[in-house]
Amino acid sequence: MPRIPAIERRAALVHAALHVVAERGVAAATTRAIVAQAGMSLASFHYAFTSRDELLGELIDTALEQEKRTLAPALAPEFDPVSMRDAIRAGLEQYFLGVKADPQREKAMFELTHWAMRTPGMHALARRQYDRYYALAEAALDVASEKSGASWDRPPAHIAALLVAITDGLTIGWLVNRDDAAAAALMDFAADAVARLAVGPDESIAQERMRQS
Amino acid sequence: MPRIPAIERRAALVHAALHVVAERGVAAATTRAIVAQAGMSLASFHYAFTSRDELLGELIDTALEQEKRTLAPALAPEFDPVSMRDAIRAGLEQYFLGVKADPQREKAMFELTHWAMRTPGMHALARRQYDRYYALAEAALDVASEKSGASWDRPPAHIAALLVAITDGLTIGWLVNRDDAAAAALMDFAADAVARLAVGPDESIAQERMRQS
DNA sequence: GTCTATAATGAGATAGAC
DNA sequence: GTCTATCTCATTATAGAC
Repeated sequence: MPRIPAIERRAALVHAALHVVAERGVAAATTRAIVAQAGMSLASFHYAFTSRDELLGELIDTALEQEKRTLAPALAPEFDPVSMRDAIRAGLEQYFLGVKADPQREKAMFELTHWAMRTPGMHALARRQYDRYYALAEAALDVASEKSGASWDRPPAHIAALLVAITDGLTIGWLVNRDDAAAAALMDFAADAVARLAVGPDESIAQERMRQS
Repeated sequence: MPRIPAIERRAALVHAALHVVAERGVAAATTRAIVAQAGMSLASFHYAFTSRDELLGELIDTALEQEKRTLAPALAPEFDPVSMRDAIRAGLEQYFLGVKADPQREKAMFELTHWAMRTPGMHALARRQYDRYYALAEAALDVASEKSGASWDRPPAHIAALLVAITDGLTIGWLVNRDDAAAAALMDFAADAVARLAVGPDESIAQERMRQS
């Protein structure tokens, strides 16, 4: 076998691990399964990484990058001024299409979160994972804000946290039941509810009425 | 050791397994760890269960029963007519107190769901788990409906699904970040948003205004 | 740097004495 | 019915030849 720089070997192993974890779960992602997927020998693994845990740690960051790329279309402001409600609903739809396109990867992300929470010294990884989710949601909210011309009645970071919680619940529920109609209903509800937290062109009138009642 | 009926031995093993899974996770719940916790020999395990998977299957049902008992206080209609929003908020608070009281158990429930989804022939268990969550949420909504005198603008089962998704998201977020303030903000938001789906004494006026706008 | 071979450990499950 | 002892297999990790 050719000589491969350690850095590339690490990347290849992480890539292979991502595939195994998504396909068969964290528990099945043994060093053997990973090197088999990567077409390497077992010893090469321990040349590139000191332990399986070290690889799984890196895996979370890599998987997040991949998820981010998947979500990119949702952040692209390709169409124009629209209501806040519709902008959020469209963002959720885009997210959900990503989930449907690769349910295994989504399952894997949850499993990795739980693995990190359970593994000594790895809890911080779970936090960083969610920090990035929040940042991603906040970016999406910014886009929605620009599209609709409305802004928020509270810190966008707070709303981002709501959005992440809703998408998590949406995702788990769909993974368990595969009920597209229920998912759509939840997204409609979430879009309505979150949009009510906006103030601006479209929503100010309704907001004002609510406040007076 | 005394003779113990197989049925009791099964119960004891499930109980021990629940402890191990909550404390150290599904992956650490080996047959050895479980029998050690139960104070039995390894052979006794395979006398009572044909496999580890069979036990984990039973475990989900038992854990659900336990969760249900924990939630009972939230369903007890101990105080009186109040707004739908406050009834829901109180129910969420009660649920959240349960999560804070035993975070490990909550983590375990998620891990068991994911285990069931990954294990051949066990996916149906995950569905049943969520069916019970939905039923539990629906019962809670009934209580809220009675307390407030309001009713719903759509099938309670649909609203129950929303509520479960929200509590799932709430729970994961809190397990990762342990941010009580963020959890409270999410519960406030959820209570407001869900209460808007009610029609009746308190909400009919606001509902009517929304419809006209 | 990379490989084969193997050490060391722990897993689920079982045989067979009592 | 219950136990000890063991089987068989898979795991992470490493030693040492090349």
